[in-house]
Amino acid sequence: MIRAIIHIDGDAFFASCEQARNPALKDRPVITGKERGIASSMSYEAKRKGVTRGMRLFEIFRVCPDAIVLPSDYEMYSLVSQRFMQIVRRYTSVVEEYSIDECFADISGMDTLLGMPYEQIARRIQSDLYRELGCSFSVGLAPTKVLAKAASKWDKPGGCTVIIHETIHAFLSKISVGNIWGIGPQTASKLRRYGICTALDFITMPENWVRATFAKPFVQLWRELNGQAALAVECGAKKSQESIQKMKTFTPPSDKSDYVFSQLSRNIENACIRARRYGLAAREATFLLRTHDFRHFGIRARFTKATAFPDKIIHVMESMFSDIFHPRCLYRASGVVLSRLTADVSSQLDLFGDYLRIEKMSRLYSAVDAMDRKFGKHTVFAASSMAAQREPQHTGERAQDAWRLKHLLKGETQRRHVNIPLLASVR
DNA sequence: TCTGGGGTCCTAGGACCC
DNA sequence: TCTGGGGTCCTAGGACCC
Repeated sequence: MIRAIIHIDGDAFFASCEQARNPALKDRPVITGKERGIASSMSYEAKRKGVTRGMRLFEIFRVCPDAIVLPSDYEMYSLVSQRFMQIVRRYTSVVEEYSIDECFADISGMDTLLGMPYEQIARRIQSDLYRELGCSFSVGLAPTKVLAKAASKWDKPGGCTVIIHETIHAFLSKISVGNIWGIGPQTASKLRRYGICTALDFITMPENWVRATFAKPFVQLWRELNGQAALAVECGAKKSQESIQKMKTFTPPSDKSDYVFSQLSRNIENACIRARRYGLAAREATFLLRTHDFRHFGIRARFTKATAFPDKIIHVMESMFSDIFHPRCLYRASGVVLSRLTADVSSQLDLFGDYLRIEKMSRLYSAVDAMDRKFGKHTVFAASSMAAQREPQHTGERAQDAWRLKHLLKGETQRRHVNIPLLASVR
């Protein structure tokens, strides 16, 4: 049986959700990402006026004075996403939720079951989605995932592109290799050195050559592009999260050890906040520094007990800091990755060990989390993060303003910073 | 396209052990 | 005594994705 895979991709998904929720925004240039001060998703009306991803607010208004910039509402988007997946599942149970606005579905054999050709099924799903969600989606139908993904990308927004075995070559002759899913800038330029420019150039190379020249994933890619199934539509339950990462660029770049340290310290606090929210604790943390010229330095630490408490992790980081920080070097970003995540700290208690201390820290951080919920993020923070907290936070500030406004309107008191030096006060 | 933030997966190469 | 070959496990970092 010939496989039929469809890839469905939301068109300007976040902006589109906003337009669906508020019909007054239809046909208007809508942009989301206000809380970060940069465009994260923009409607096609905004794209036509020249708004691009990552564009700053002032620039957005310069190219598009009537722009409507909204803060992202991830909860709403994920609700729409859930309904999106439900609608696709009405046609097949083999659905892979690839991201919030994309999925793959294997509809092989459904043509006889539903009594209509594959293309009609694809178009039916697409029109169901538009009718029920008010959002437009682009669809690709092909014998493999990689081809289906290329097909959905071909005609955006609202297209439905079909590739069958006989049309693979004609289609791929129009696509440059760098635009294929899984081929990034590095591989694209390597391919170009061999004179391979289009996806067709790539698939007409002998398989043995690909095997000898590239890593395994590219052999799979080559087969998929040739219409041979190498990747299955994974419809199993989502894997649990494997890592939590917090990265932050600071401007201007700095060579000051104290300042870079405080940036790292704040990242650790942020990562721990997220871990606690998910009820997770980390057995491992990697500390990263990115230099002004984009070199990276990282070091990994292993903990004897899983933790989601920043004081402990900051303490470990302090002892390793000199291994990654080089004086007279300019840094532009720092980050932390928490990995080897396990469920909640409370299950990790020793029989005797640190029971009292952990108990105390749990209560302390429950209180910290509660205050953050009530008064905004970082109402209480570690003394070691002080320098990073004090700087003007252009991205956070707007959210804080919004918060202040909201609460002032409700007649509540304005947020006050309560700076408790955690490292000093809790031992 | 000179670069924001949050993820996953793969691999080369070192350590260690027959 | 100086040296073969091979397996496994781990880690740092690269590459890619949305």
